[in-house]
Amino acid sequence: MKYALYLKEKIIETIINIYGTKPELKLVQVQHTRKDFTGDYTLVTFPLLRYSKKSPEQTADDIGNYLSEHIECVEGFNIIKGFLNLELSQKYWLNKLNEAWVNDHFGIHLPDKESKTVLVEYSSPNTNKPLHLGHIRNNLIGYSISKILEANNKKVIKTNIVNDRGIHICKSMLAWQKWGNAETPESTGMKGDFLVGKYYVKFDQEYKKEISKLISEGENQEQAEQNAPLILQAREMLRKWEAGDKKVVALWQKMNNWVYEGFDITYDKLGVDFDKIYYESDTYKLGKSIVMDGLKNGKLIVKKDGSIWADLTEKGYDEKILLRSDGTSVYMTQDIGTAYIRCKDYKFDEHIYVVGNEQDYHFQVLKIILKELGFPWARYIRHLSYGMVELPEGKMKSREGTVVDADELIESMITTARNISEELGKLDGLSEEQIKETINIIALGALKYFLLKVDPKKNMVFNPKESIDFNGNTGPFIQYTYARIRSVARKASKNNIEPSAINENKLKLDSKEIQLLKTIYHFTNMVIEAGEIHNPAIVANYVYELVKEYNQFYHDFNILKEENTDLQKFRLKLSIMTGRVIKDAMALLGIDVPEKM
RNA sequence: GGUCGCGUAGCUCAGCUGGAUAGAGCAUCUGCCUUCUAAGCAGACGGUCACAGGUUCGAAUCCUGUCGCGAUCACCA
Repeated sequence: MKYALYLKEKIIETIINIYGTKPELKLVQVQHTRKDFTGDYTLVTFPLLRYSKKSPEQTADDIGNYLSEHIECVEGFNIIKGFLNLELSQKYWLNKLNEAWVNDHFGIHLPDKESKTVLVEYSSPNTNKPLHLGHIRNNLIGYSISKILEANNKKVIKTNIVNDRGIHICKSMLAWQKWGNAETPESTGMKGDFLVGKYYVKFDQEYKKEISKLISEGENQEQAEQNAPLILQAREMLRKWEAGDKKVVALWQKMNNWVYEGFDITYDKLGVDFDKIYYESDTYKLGKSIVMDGLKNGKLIVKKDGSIWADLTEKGYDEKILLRSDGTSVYMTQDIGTAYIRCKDYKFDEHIYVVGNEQDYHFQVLKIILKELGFPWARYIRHLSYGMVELPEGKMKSREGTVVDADELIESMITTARNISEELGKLDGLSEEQIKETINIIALGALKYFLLKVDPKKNMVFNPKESIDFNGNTGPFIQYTYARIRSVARKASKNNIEPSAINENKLKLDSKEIQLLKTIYHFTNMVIEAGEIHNPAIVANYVYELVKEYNQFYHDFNILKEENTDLQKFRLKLSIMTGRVIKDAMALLGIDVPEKM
């Protein structure tokens, strides 16, 4: 653990002084004292016995005595089974609070000119259907990790590669042409992405009918799939598109624009945005030319049928196709082109791809191919791989209609938030506009927190009912705590109670107050850790911990009725500081907090 | 079959660069609203950390094997 660096240094000094040897850094293990023991930080003495040549208890006693004599903030210590629990002074923790109080960016380092540039790719939608629950997890992780990296003094560029071309796009175009009756978002009132998605589904249905028909006429499954008239027409459309056929391109543009309008609405509701959007239709040609260069330089191989491959068998991987025999490009090809142009555009120090774990292999191979092609920056590419979102009933399957659409989910969250809030009387006395704003914050907070509190790399189960349960480890619980803190602060301000000019010498703090101070202080370390391992769940679990501690504190003390004015002001100050940290931490998750609820 | 990932309370998840008695929430049960917001607080119940070995002062955490689940191994993206 990297907490209490100062203490660690002092302990090393101590060991040098009393045992005459400089200990190995990793053997000096300082960690938080567990809550059921007294003390603030704990030194594990077992690894140090090699220096002291004494029993664990005796070693702990030596070090404890030395520290409490020589270090001002160490007020006392206790020893349990070789664990040295150090007790820091109340003054130490009060100083930490005061430092944080005057620091407008406590725990957060905003980017400066020398900071490293990090590209965060997320969302990466296909333009043939609306966004679903899986995309929501992607978008939230991508946005949150961007905020966390910014808080760690990185210059972050949020990017989005839009997969706007390919056979799947042609399928919905073809179906719309055949059966669409000139429907538009305007004429139907449908969101553009839903309209296009409708025809993608239509294509699949009709295609399947054709396949069954061919099979009944004696073809086998594979032949039928290859020879169905619809798929042949779709391929022909793709060929025309690549050849620049004006009619096909115009249709493609029209339908893609419908989709973009739809996506913009969804992104807006989710509160995510991008600094730079890339389109596959712009980058795939670059990918092709890089592949051709690689072939010239002998880095790639060409097979009899004219297809081009990277041979990775010596590295323990397979061969990977990069250009089809008909010269058209594949997914990997455009990813090569996209990565290349991004490096040109931004000279990144790190490039994070937020993409599902079903593509783990793809990204391993992408890195290796880029390296083989002679791009040294390939090593800065990192795949932030996240697990699938499943439903309590099992996996989402588009064929079985169990896919949860992003927009529909958000709407149902908002409706439920309103119902529950009304039932609890939380909306009384608010205008319709205020109600809308509040339930929007609550609904989105519930959804976002639920999806972000789970370690990204793990598959997770999204239970719609549970996510809207406003009890326990949920977004609304945290938001509610924040709103209460704000309410206390408002009342205090009305009564002219200001959290200033506290005579701290007269204070006698409760252990719960110290505990809260400690947790607030560790905000900084938590932000760093979350940034290092690219994990928003660290932030979520931290806020929950903080909120639980605050709630206990809140129920134990009546801040505004406290007779000792120094204590009253201190508790108010502690509350307001807790609120600031909650708000900042929630902002790292992309979640708003309400002033009232 | 090869590769990668996962397996912790009835359910959903923390904890994992080895440290003390395994942590929450939900669900079930019991208390607490004349006190700053009860969307709350306090408590009870609930565990062979998948299984078996190994490494050592110490293993849920590291290593090996077994079992179970998932992903991937396309001229799809």
